[in-house]
Amino acid sequence: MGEAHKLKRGDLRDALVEYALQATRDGHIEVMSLRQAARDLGVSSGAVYRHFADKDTLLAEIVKIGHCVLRGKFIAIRPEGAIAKTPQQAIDRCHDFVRTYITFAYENNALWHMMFGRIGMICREEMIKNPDLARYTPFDIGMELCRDLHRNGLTTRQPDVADNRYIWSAIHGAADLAQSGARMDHTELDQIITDTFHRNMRAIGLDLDHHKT
Amino acid sequence: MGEAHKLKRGDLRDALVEYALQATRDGHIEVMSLRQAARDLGVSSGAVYRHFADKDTLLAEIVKIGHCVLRGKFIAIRPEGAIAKTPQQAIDRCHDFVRTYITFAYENNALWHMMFGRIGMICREEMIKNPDLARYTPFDIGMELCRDLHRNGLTTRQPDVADNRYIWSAIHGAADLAQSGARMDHTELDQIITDTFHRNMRAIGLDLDHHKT
DNA sequence: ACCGCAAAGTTACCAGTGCTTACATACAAC
DNA sequence: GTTGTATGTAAGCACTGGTAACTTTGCGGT
Repeated sequence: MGEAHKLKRGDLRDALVEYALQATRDGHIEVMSLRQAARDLGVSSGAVYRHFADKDTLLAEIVKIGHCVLRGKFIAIRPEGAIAKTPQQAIDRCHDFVRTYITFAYENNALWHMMFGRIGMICREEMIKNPDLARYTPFDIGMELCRDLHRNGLTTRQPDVADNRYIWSAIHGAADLAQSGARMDHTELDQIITDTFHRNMRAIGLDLDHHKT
Repeated sequence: MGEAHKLKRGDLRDALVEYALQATRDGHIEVMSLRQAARDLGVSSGAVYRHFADKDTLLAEIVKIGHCVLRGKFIAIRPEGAIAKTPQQAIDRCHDFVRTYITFAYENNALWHMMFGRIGMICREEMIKNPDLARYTPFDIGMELCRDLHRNGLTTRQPDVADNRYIWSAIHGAADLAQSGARMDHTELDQIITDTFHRNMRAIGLDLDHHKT
């Protein structure tokens, strides 16, 4: 609880973010108080407001980090401009995408709720204003993954945003249910991931029974 | 704000629920305080705890009502045992189901978040224990709607729970995005509803281009 | 080396919250 | 009527988010 090494002047902001991230990992972010955080960090309660206008601003920071982390995972799967070189790679990346999304929701329950809840709305606006984040969004990446399938001759039709929106919904819904529904073990989770993936492929006209996955 | 007619002894519980429901409709449920509620209802703050163990219990009540209302809409669409009599009716009901779910999320933003957020978990357990609510759940209704399609000769394959889970995810995801994403008008909403519906039908092997909707 | 000054942190305070406890009251059953 | 339970009250506790006025710290310019 009590942070051992007293932190140097000016390090409070980062320490607060790290504290909140830990609270998120521990699942009690929703009941975290700024005063307790200040106490644990060995600092007065007023000091917090030198770095964050209010509590929501700190929480928004956490949500933003969450989105960035997830986005980073997606970019690792399909870097910008890195068109899939083989049909198998295109397919594997789609599978990875689904796995990453659903697993993230499953493993970061509390953060997930914040990202798509009230706090999430706060950052949405400022995220689309950030030119670094506005380009090549997770939604864009999903779009590119669909196009990669077509580029590799796996689908006959050019995918459009309605295609992407639908399979995105299926993934998002599966992620939300995997995390909010009755507790499930990893094998069941894996099954949902693979099933969602296969059906999404079929939804854009790619029957994977003809390929190996 | 201030409730005009003083409420009779014993009416506080219902008044509190109604107050919270109104706060939900007005979208400020997340910042509602029990003390303010008591003040507005012309009652002392301690009285609240004669009827609800704590704040979460009251909120859980609201969430439960939300689930019941939504469930009621679903049952109205497909009453228990009421197998669709014609292929067209089976299809229409599926469309109604999707429309109801997504519209509900869109119109009840705050309630939606509560239903699938922290508070939602609290009632989940007690809802599955209630024998009235445990039977013929919304998920079951979705399942029956799929079976109705098959019963009316619209699909060749008997639907299973994996089918239902997938289309459920697609609906749930679309609902969540329709409500959490950038604001959209009713025509755009309608488009998402119809698109989700059509693609779900196709996902279980029913191409609606061969029927009129 | 000194000064100035802005950033960072402190103390003290306000208003408000959830919740508990001890007490007062209404009301129905006996 | 008396009694007992359900209901409501008053006062208080521990805590919260947030603000304002105050010190301290440490860095850049002369």
